[in-house]
Amino acid sequence: MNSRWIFQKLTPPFSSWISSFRVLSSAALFSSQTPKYSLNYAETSTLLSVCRREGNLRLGSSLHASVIKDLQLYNLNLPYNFLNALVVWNSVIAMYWKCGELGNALKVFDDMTVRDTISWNSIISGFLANGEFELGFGYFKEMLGSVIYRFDQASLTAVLSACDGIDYLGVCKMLHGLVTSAGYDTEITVGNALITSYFKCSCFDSGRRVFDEIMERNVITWTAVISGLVQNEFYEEGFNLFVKMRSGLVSPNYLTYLSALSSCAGLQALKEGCQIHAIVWKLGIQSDMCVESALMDMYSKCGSLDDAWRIFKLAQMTDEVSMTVLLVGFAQNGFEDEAIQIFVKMVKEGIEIDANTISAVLGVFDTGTSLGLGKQVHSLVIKKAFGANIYVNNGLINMYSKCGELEESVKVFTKMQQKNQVSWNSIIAAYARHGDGFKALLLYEEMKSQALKPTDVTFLSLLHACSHVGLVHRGMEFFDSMQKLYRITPRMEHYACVVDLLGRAGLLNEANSFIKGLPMKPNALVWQALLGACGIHGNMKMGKYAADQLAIAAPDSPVPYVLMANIYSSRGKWKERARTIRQMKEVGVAKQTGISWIEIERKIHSFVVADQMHPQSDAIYGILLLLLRHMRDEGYHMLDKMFILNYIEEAENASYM
DNA sequence: ATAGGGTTAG
Repeated sequence: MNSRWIFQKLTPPFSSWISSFRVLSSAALFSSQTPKYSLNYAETSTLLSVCRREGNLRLGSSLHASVIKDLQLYNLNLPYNFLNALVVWNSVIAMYWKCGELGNALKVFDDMTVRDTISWNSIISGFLANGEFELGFGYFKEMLGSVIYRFDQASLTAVLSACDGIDYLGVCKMLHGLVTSAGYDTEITVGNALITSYFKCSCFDSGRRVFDEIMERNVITWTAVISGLVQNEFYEEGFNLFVKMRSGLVSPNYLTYLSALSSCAGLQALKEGCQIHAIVWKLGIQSDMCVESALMDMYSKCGSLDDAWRIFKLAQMTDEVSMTVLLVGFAQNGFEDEAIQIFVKMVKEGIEIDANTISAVLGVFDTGTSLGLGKQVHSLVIKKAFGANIYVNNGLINMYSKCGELEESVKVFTKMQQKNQVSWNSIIAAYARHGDGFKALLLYEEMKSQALKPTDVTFLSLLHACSHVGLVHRGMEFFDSMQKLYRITPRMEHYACVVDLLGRAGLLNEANSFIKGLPMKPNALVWQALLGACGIHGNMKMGKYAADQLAIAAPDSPVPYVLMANIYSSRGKWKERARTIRQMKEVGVAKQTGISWIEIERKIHSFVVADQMHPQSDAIYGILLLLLRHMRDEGYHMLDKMFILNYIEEAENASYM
């Protein structure tokens, strides 16, 4: 084979065709057998770059073969051809590494008698882009030590963009020093790469500082810093810079708008999000798939699920990303079943299921979601080899823990090679949720010994754990160290946890004065915690107070009435109970019917109170009564004694017995 | 040199 056959249908001069090759697919050039024309250097390297872009190894390697052959024919090793030959060899190297053929790329590089900076940059990028970091950085070092070859801005951006993750922070800093000492700090591409790398290495301050001190900013500089901030959850800072950018001379581009939409999603800034929607509409890019997903995400995170749904319905194309956005949108807006349905639909329709989709659907699982389905998702994880993905594993820990399989959670956690704070938070919460508060605290100690800093969520789990094993003192110590040692400002959720901690332990007065001392107005969560504690300890007086406060803080909630009614009935105050129920109906707050269910052989059986709909209803009630009699006979009187005795009495008089 | 979606408590 040689390259000439490719051009049978084309007319010379080829040079004029070169620009059209850039848009032509190489496959379109793949037809003839009759060799007519010979390719010059420029044509060869252009075609090679088309192959590189398309990953067309087949055509690329035959071009390589023809180059070798032409070298013999035309004696390209002659000195005056050297630069041209160099360009061709560099193109061959680049073509090979883009096709993943590092071995071939390296062989060409090694065989070259003369190389230039581009050859070195190409082989370095090749290794780095294919995950061979040691080799890539190794060749870069060799280049640094060379007296013949000089690195340039492209070498620097190549190694900088490989600095991805905290492990590379040291390298990144070293390169920053090199940039300055070699005088490349005025080079805009280098500055942009530095910003991006610092953000990828979680060194946000340095990234921001490079941005602040950079001489010249183009749209990429702005977008790099905005997206860096947004991807690391500094939504407000990112959005503010976007606003600042719009009042300056550099116009945002399509990628800037994507990041700006992400910031609105993170800030739940619906109004600002709508404004950006208007801008992208005006620019005519509102139907771009990425823009659509970003818009959907913004709307659903701002609570406007309807708008997200409308965009999805009207979209010409949807893919796994937009469906995942919708899935999370459903889940976070209270439509868990619909979220699961989207996942099922994706699997059935053969839509690509990636690690993001898996972790998203795992997040939908809650107490009562079918464990069987969870196991199916787990088997998909194994089948798709997502076992090393930290988000997926964290999702599995939570799924199993919420579905009641603590041991499975522990198994996933133990097997994880890489653990982050979320992994530890999840396993601590899993033990707390299953009542093993001591083990949860033990794991916290272990987490600290791994040099992982606890987060605000860690403390929620710890307080929860302490609360359930009655470790009031320990819990208060955590609450203290959270603020003093870790500089975490407590959120309302933390306050509610402390109230729960004190209240459950019977320290209702302490809980109440804790609430009085709060630096902000307590919300419904806090009052509900106090009311719940009053329920446990049967304190009607403070319970009434908490219930009244809760009814003010959450006027649409049935909870104050229901919990208060329960307190009354546990104390045998039937009249007060009836009055509370009547009051609830008068206020018009709907109490959601409690449903319990059980999954037996892939079928879910659900029950509401006094349900007689099940085909085996009689038999079920028979067993229930049997159990209750056992409880009564064994003197079980810890909880809701009156309910049980009442129920047995009623049942024994009822017609179906 | 910039690129849409994912996990934690209640």
